[in-house]
Amino acid sequence: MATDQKLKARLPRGLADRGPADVAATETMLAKIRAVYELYGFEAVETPLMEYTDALGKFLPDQDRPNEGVFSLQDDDEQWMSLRYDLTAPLARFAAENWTRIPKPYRSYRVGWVFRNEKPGPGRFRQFMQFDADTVGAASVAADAEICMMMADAMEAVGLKRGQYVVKVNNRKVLDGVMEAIGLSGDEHAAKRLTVLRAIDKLDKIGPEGVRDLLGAGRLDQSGDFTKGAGLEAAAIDTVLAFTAARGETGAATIANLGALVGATVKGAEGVAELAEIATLVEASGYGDRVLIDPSVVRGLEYYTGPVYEAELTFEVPNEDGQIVRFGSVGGGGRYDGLVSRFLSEPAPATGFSIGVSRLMSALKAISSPILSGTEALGPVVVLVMDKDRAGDYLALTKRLRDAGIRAEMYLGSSGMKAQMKYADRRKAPCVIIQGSNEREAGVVQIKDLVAGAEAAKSIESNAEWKAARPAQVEVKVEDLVETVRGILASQA
RNA sequence: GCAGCUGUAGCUCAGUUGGUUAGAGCGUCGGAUUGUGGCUCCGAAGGUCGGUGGUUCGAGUCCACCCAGCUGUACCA
Repeated sequence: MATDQKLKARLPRGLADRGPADVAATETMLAKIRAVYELYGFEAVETPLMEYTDALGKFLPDQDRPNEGVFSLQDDDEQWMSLRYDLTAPLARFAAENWTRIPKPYRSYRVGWVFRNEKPGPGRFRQFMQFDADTVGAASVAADAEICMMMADAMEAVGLKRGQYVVKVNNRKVLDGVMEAIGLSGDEHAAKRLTVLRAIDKLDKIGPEGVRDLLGAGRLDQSGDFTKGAGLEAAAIDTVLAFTAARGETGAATIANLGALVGATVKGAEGVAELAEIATLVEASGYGDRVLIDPSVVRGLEYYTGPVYEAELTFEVPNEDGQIVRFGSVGGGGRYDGLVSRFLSEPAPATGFSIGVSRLMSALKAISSPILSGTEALGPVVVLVMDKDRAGDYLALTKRLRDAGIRAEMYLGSSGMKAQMKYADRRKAPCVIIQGSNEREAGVVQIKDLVAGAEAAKSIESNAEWKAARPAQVEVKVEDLVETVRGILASQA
């Protein structure tokens, strides 16, 4: 059935278009972060947006198809491929595939879009940008400590002040110790352990009492929806909650608390020792005030095997509706000793961190960060077209400006002068160049400063007066065009 | 997935106990002003009232189901 119905232009949900200001601000921010990573000796590497699904993670258990959380397609040989959902798994593939060629420990960074087929929400997109740095082939916790310190430096490089952010460190082995202490070690309790970890992860969102409910029978949230809990005994719940509250005044106090809670288990003791070493290293480098041991950090990803970290913003900002917004985590990472070695017959310990670029960007916007100011660019100088058959003359004027390094364009539409002025206004043009037949014969051009003109307009009420005054408009010889425009640009800067 | 809320012009919304031709502001376009962006005034375009079915003499309004969006929650390897 034929129809003359027009196609509806629509952006898929969870995706976003970005305007010039956004693009420029992102570029600026990425440059700042990149400079920090390079200062630490990390080198750039870029991998494709797509990988074979088995390299990214797992197929659904017992089914020959990928997890629904990734965007997937089948190659012409029926192999499943997926858009990358983070930058860590592709790095692991790259490092393993080039294992004999790369210097080890291999220190690299990468930035790019990642994709997740999940329900989008405020601040949650299906395509977003991450900026990662990883060290592959170093088992020492010095590598972890260094990454944490580098993250602190990156936060400051993008304009956050000390106290506006904090890098929190925990250790999966300590969490394992807690699990062992409450009798949840062993494969048969894997599912329940996951439930407990998720509950702990929600501490800052729902508070200790909410976590208590989730660890026990379950929790009824404000929408009336019920979430089934882990079903732990009261004593076990107390142990877990005591663990999350184990943060002391100082790192040493926190470590002592943790030692008391899980020191009796092998894993727990190992984790506490690692945390103590990280604390020492961080302290020795003078980062003790912003890299903190915090037992409430969990991180959702299952592949972490040791230290885990999270960069968190500590300030709150009211949004346009007047509600208080906490940005929370703007990045996270940890040690993943198993991820690269999946591909290899030798151990390949690795640790890394990922910055959520988009989220960090919205936080910087909210506090009007200075590194984002000045990214709202003026448009080009617009050369108006008064006589359509003289386009060559106007292009010559435009080229004259371009040759002098001044952004300029000839109006390419078909409308009259009034509309061309409106166009220039909307383009945020600093000025327009006007040359009708009179000016052409005299070898001159009119140059109208749109910024100064708008300023002058405030004191002019009648349109007749406004037109007659021709505010901020000068007539100069064509030879003086460049110099005059330069003067106008300088006066607007 | 579960729950709550919301669907009327490009956007933000109004629309009375169900009653004639569904409105406003903003935006867009044109004119007042053949060659000057602002302001002001005048005018125009723009609607399957989310969809389908039902109740009714009559539905934007009431009912049922469906769809979409938002918010929370779950999942997020």
